Amino acid sequence: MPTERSYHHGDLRRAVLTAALDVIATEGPAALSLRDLARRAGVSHAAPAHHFKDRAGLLTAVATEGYGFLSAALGEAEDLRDLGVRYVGFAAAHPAHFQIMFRPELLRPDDSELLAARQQTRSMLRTAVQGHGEDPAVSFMAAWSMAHGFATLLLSRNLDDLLDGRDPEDTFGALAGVMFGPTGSPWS
Amino acid sequence: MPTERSYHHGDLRRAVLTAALDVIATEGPAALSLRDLARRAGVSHAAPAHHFKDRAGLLTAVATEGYGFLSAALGEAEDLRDLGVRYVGFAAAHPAHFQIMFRPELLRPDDSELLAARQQTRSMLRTAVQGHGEDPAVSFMAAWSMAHGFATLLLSRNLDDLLDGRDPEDTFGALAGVMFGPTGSPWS
DNA sequence: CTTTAATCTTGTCAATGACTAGATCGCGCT
DNA sequence: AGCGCGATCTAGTCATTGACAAGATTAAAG
Repeated sequence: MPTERSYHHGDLRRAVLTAALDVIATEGPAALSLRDLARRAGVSHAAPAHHFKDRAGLLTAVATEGYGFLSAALGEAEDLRDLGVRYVGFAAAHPAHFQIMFRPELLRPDDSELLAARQQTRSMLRTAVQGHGEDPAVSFMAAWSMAHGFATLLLSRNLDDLLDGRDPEDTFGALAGVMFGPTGSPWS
Repeated sequence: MPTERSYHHGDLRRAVLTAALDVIATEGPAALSLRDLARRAGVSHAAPAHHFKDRAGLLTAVATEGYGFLSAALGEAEDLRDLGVRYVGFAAAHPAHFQIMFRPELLRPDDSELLAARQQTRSMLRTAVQGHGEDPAVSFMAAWSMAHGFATLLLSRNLDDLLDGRDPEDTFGALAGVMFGPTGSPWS
C-alpha cells in the first residue's frame, strides 16, 4: 500500500495527532516519541515539528482538543448526575485526551487556545452545579472531585476488580445517585 | 564542599531516591533523568543502575515507599471522614509519591514488594469503609473517588482559585462532611 | 590476611528532541 | 497561463539520555 502522496502528506497534523492519541492511550505519554510518530505517518523525523513546534506543542494540541470534546459532551447533560456520567464517559472514550489535560507540566502553560478551551469547560461545570448545595465552591469541588476521581481511578485500572465487569458509566450513575440522589443531602 | 567520601557513597540508594522525589515533585516524572540524579549525588552516570536496575525500577521503589507512607497515615484515622482527610494530606505532603503510585505504565507491574504494599493499603481502605452504605463496593468506590479526585485536582493545580488560600485538608474535611456527614445519606 | 561480593567507574551504542539549512510544492495574483 | 511566495517537508547535525558490558575499588565475612 504505497500511500506515497509524494512530497506533501495532505493532513500530517491530524495523522500525527491521531497516532499520538493511540500511543498515549496504550503506553502512556512517556512512551511518546516524535520521531516514531513521524515514522508512522511516513514522513521525515522533523516534519511534525512544523505543525507542533515541539513535544509540548503536540501535547498542548491534544489537551485543547480534549477540552473541546469534553465541553461538547457536557453541553448535552440533563441534570447533575448526567453531567457526572458524561464526564466519566468522556474519560473512558478519550483516555489519551483526558490524561494529558490534567498533566500541566507537559503543556505550554500560556497557550491561548488551551486556556480558552479549558475556561470554556470550567464555566460549563460551574453553571451546571449552580444552585446545588449551600456553598457553591464547595459543591463544585465535591461534584468535580467525585467524577474526576472515579475517572482517574478507572483509567489507572484501579477499579477493575471493584467494577467486576459492570459498565463504568452505569456504575458511576448509581454511585452518584447514592450521594447526589433525590433523598437527603443538599443535592437535588 | 567536597563530599568526596571516596569510592563508595555510603547511602546512594537513599540519595538518588530523595533527589528523584525532588525532581518529580517540581517538574514531574517526565523530567526525571537517571544521569542527572547521578550527577546530583556526585557519582558516575551508571551508579544508580546498580541499586534500581533501570528507570522503572527506581519509580517502582518510589511507589512502594509511597504505599508504605500512605498505609501508615491511614492507620491512625479515627473515622471515615478523617480517613479521607489523611488521604488528601498524604497527597499534599508527598506529591511525588502520590503521582507515581497511580501511573502503572511507569512501574514494574509484577514487582512483589510493590504489589504487597499496594495490597496492604487497599485492604486498609476497604475495612475502613466497611459498614457504611448498602453496597460495600459502591461505597468504597464513592469514598475513594471523592478523596482521590480531590487529591488529584489539588496536585494538578486545578483547585487553586476555588480554594483561594484555604487549607486543602480542612476544605476536604468540610466537603466530605457535606456528603458523608451525620445527616442524611447512608454515610454515618 | 585473604577471599568474595557489593559498590562504583569508564566506555560504548542506539535512540531521541531540538535546531538549521535547504528542497519541493501548492496556491493566489496578475 | 505562468510566476512567485509561503507553507510544507527533507536532510544533516549536536547534545543528552537509557541501557549495557567490563573492569576497578572497597567493605566485610571468614
